[in-house]
This record gives sequence, C-alpha cells and structure tokens, in this order.
Amino acid sequence: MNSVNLKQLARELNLSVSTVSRALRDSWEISTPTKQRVFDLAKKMNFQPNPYASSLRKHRSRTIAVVIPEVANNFFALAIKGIETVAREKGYHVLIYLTNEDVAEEAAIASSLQSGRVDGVILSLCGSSQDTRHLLELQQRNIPLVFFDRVSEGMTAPKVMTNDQESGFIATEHLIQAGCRRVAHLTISMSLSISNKRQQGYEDALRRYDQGVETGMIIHCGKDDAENYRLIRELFMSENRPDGVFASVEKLAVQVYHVCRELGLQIPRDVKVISFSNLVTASLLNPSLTTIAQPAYDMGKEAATILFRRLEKKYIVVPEDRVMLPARLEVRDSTMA
Amino acid sequence: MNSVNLKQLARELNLSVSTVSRALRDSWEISTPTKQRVFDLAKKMNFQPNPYASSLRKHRSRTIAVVIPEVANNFFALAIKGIETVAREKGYHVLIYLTNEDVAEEAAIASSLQSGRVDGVILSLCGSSQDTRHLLELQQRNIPLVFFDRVSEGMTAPKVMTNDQESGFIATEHLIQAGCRRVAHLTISMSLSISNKRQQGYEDALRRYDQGVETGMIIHCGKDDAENYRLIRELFMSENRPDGVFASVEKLAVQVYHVCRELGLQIPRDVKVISFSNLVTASLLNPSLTTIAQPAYDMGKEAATILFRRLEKKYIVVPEDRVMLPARLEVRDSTMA
DNA sequence: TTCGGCAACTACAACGTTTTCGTAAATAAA
DNA sequence: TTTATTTACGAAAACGTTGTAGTTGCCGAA
Repeated sequence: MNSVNLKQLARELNLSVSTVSRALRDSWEISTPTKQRVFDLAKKMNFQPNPYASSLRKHRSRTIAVVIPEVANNFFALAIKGIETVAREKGYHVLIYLTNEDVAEEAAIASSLQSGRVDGVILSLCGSSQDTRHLLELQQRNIPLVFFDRVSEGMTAPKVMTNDQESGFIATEHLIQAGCRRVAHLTISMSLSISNKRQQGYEDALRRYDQGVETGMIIHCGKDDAENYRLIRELFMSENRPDGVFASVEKLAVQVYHVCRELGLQIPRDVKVISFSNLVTASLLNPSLTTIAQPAYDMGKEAATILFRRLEKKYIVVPEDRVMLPARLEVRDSTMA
Repeated sequence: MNSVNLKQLARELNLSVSTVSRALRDSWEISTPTKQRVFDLAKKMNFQPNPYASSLRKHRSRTIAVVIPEVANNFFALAIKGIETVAREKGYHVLIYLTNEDVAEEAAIASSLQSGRVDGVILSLCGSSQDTRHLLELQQRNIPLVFFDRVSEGMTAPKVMTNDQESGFIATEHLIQAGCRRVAHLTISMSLSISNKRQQGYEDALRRYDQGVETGMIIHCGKDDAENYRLIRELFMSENRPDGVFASVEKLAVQVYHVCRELGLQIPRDVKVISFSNLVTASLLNPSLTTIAQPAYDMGKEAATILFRRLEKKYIVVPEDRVMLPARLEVRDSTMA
C-alpha cells in the first residue's frame, strides 16, 4: 500500500496539507521557494497522489471505458491501440470491456459504468444489440458516449465510421467487373447499421449493373463459427452456387477459404472473394485476399480525440459530430479475372 | 453525474447511512425486513455505489492493470480476452497499458501504477527491458505482479509461460527432419528470457543433430519492421543462404514470406519456415505456415487466476509459482519435405 | 495612525463509503 | 428481580484530496 500522503509531506515540511496540495498543483498562491521545497520532498519520498481520493473529491476519474465485441480481431486491436495512445497522451486511463457479441453482457457493462467509474465511454455495438436503453441511461447520467464503427443510428452521439455503403458498392462492383455474375453477400447481425449499409451498397451495385438481388444470395451469419461454416458450405453446395462472395467481416472470409478448400473450389477461378478486413496477412493468403481495409488505428484515435474534446470543454457542447474515415480497396489475387 | 447515494437512500427510508450500507452488503446485523426495504429502494432508485469512495475507504480498487508490448497481435489479444473473462467473473475491472516495446514507457506506466490505482498487475515485458527496477518498486509497494509469456528471470513473482526451450528444440528438430541443413533463427531482443530459451532450444537441436551453430545464422531483429525486413533480406541474399528458418515471433515469419516473395524463393522448396505464432490465418497462408502455437487464451486466464488468488487470500503467501502451459506444434505446408 | 490591499499561508468542510464503537431494547440466564 | 447476552440499529471517525473561506503579517497610502 502506498502510504506517503499529503499529511506526511505537510508534517515533514511544517506546512499545512492545503499548502502542499496547492504547491504540487503549482498554484500561484504559493511562493516559489515553498513550492521548490515541496517538489523536492515529494520527489524524494516518491509521493504519488491517491487517485481515488482525488476522483472522489473532483467527481472526475480521468478514466474512460472502451467497450468492444471482441479483441482478437485486428480491427479492434488497432482501434484500442489508437485509443490508448491518445489517452495516455492526455493523462487518461483506459478500462477495457469485451461484450463477446452478447447484448446482455453489453447491458451489464453499461449498467456498471453508471457508477461514475469512468468519465466517458467509447463503444462499438455488439451484433445482437437492437435495444439501446442501457446506453441511453449512460447518457442520462451525463457520461459522454462516442461510437466507432458499429454505431447506433438511433442515438444522438458522436460517431466515427467508415463509408460502409460506398465501400459495399465498390466491393461488389469490383467483383462484377472481375466477371462475377452471381455475387453472394455474407453479413452479420442485421441489427447493425454497418451491416445494413454494406448490404445496401451491395444491392445498389447489383442493380446498377442490372443483376437482380436474390435473397438466397444473402447469408446472415452469427457469432457461432461452426454454424457460419455450415451456412457457407450450404451456399457453395447449392444448385446455383455463387461465383463471387463479398464478406462483411474478416472472419467470414476466413471461413470461405476453409469451405472452398474442403469443397475443392479454387479461388479466384471458381469463386472470387473480397472482404472487409484488417488482416496483416491478407497479402500472404493462398490466394492473397482482396480487402476493404478500414483505418482502424485512426478511427480509434479519432474516437478518443472526440471524447476528450467533450470531456475537457465544458461550455461548447456539440450535440453530435460524425467523422467518416474512408476504407481502402486493396486488390489482390482472390478477385483476379 | 450519479447523484443517488447512501445518504439519500437513508433519508428516504428513515434509516442511518450505516444501516443502509450494511444492508446492501447483506450484513447479519440487519434484520431481514429492513434489508428487503433497502434492497427494494436501491433497485427502484437504481443506486450504484460510488466505486472511488469505496476504494478510498477500503484501500482496494477491484481493478487490475494489464501491461503488454502491443495488442495488434493475436497472442496478446487472446491473452487479454482470457484475463478479461476471469476478471469480470470475479468482479474486477481491467486497465490496459501498451508499452509499444519501449522500456521507458514501461517504466513510466509502472511508476504511475504505484499510486495504488490498481490492486495488482499482469505484465509481459517489452523487448528492451533489461532493468526491472520499476517493477521491483511496484512489489515494494505491495502490489502483486504476475508475469506472462515474457517473464523476468531475475524477479520473484508468479510466472505463466510456455515451454520455450523445448519448443525451440522441437521447431528446429522439425526443420532438420524435414531435410534442412542450414537452419537460421530469427529472434527478438536478447534481453528477453523467452528469446534466450527459444534460441537455446534451437542450439540444442543443432548440436543434437551434429549441425554447428553459426552466429551468422542467428539474426537479431528489433521493433522496426523495415529494418527487420532488411536484415532478413540480407540473410537470404548471402552466399550461404539458409534452407530453413525458425522465427521466434509471428511478425518475423510474415517478413520472411514477404522477402521470399520479393526474391523469388519458394517456400518450402527453397526454404522451409516455422514460427511461434497464433495467427488464425496460418493455415490459409501461401503456403500454409507451420507454427508453434501458444495457448494464449489459457495463459491469460491462468495469469489472472493466479493474481486473484493472491489478491483474495491474505494469509497464505506463496512466494512464487510458475505455470508452464505447453505450446503445440502444428505442421503445415511451409515445412514440407 | 489607520486602513486597504496583497502575498502567503492555514483551517475546515466536503466527496461517499466503510467501520469502529456505542446504545437501546428485547430476551435469556441467574 | 437483577444481570448478561443478543439483536438491530445509529453516531461519528476515518480514507486522502481539493476548494472555500478565512487568517496573518506586511507594505503603502490617506
């Protein structure tokens, strides 16, 4: 336990606790020589102010929460890195919570954050969130909330996102231009706006190139990998199997590769594949995977920057800001004509 | 700001603050009907106890810190997931800090943790740590420290690790048995015990199979990817280029693939590759990568379990426990004979 | 000489819990 | 009936910091 506190410093220096406290915050009310004495002793005794006493008194914890569906995913890992970088720069601490794509866990976490443990929250919705009451309660407690990537359309809060619809269009168009005539779309939870937008882009592209939208070509995947594998396998074994696949998230692309391997289908000859993904190994896959890569690190930094702007400015309250960071198409072998 | 507190509950119920506090902790000193009244009102008013007041009073924060070199790496990401799972189960909160492989940042983080912000620390050393004074200071403040993967040999603290030396031996032996006659080893920071052990295993295997240990075949890489690429490229362009490579960490294996691609070397025909790695895409690489996979998730869980055991038991103080979780060899195409 | 003003400090309450030490009433033991 | 003991609660003091509201001594101005 850290036992050196203001009282001890004060006694040692023959000063009052308040003077020591003020000296350490470099207040103008304290004379330079006194400040120096205080600084010196504090350093010598390795004084570390108790953050909890301070938080209790100031009603601010200099701590934020990052709530994400999973971490073993390059996108979220990079986002965390971006957030942590900005946070440490600003002297903030970062609590991490994983929802495991489970709305009940997300709600429990949000509820526990109502205690005032954190000054603000950066969140990416889990796939099964349809109801955002637990997040509204956070806002009602005046705890700022910033969304990134998987944002809530319904809520008024800053959002850091990518151009999902446009990217969905570009991905699908890319497949069509590579010669695909039956493009399938693998998506996750339809309660997520990113999924809807990516699918919207997919449908826009199909219509634009006079290809019909077939519901059978849109596969709704979930959080169970084995089940996803089964669904994809079924798709590829069907009468009219697709000759192109647009995967909404990277883990689905991985499953596509596995299924193709099992069924002896060759990418890109038999089926072309493109996916939203931040895999570092995309270019080393067999075949290398064409991706739509999101600027994950920058999205994390941006979300954190917006949050800290809110936390630090008291007067100007911007009700909502949206930042759109563009994703990049990286063409590789999996979509070769 | 969360404004419903014990005082308000007490006033509403015509009870004292202490009674309400005790009732909420289900103390035997409080009668069942009173407890019920308190519970009901607390729920109705959505009372959330202020964690900072509680931490201040109890000298326990129910918060731990996880300090790791990086997060955009499947090993560490999975370890975090393991830690977070156990922590939430136990009602603890997880602060995350990234050292970015920089010992100065690691020291700054450790120093800031002396404030008593956390009850315990789970840490994996950064590549440049040779000096562990900052960690000793943590222990002197009675903040338990548990190492995982990149442990400190010199310090007395629980350690969760893999059988690195044995795994290094197995990896090298596997290359030799696949026909390699010149096996190179790519390693990171020699101040890390895991690197030393993996290298030791490598050397053991070479000697065991009557192959000399050539210093030129051991490449010391760092945290600069471009520089690592250059070093590996140089290795492969040398007079006596290796016909087998054992990479100590996954990012080096990725660089090997890139270099081979640039130089037109075919894996496994010209050079066979094996690496410590937790890449989910290892089996989908071109060619699929033979790996030594560590049980990252379980290591995280184990480290957290040990830490919480320390935090909760006051009387029995085990000075040191080591847990060794075995890595698994996963043979794939990159080491085909 | 007195008063205002200033520089440099101190005293004390507050933040919301937890815990120690009481205490009143009710029950049991003597 | 008196004395212990138990039950169920309350008052108040922590925990370590910060903010408000003084206080003291000193200087210059009237």
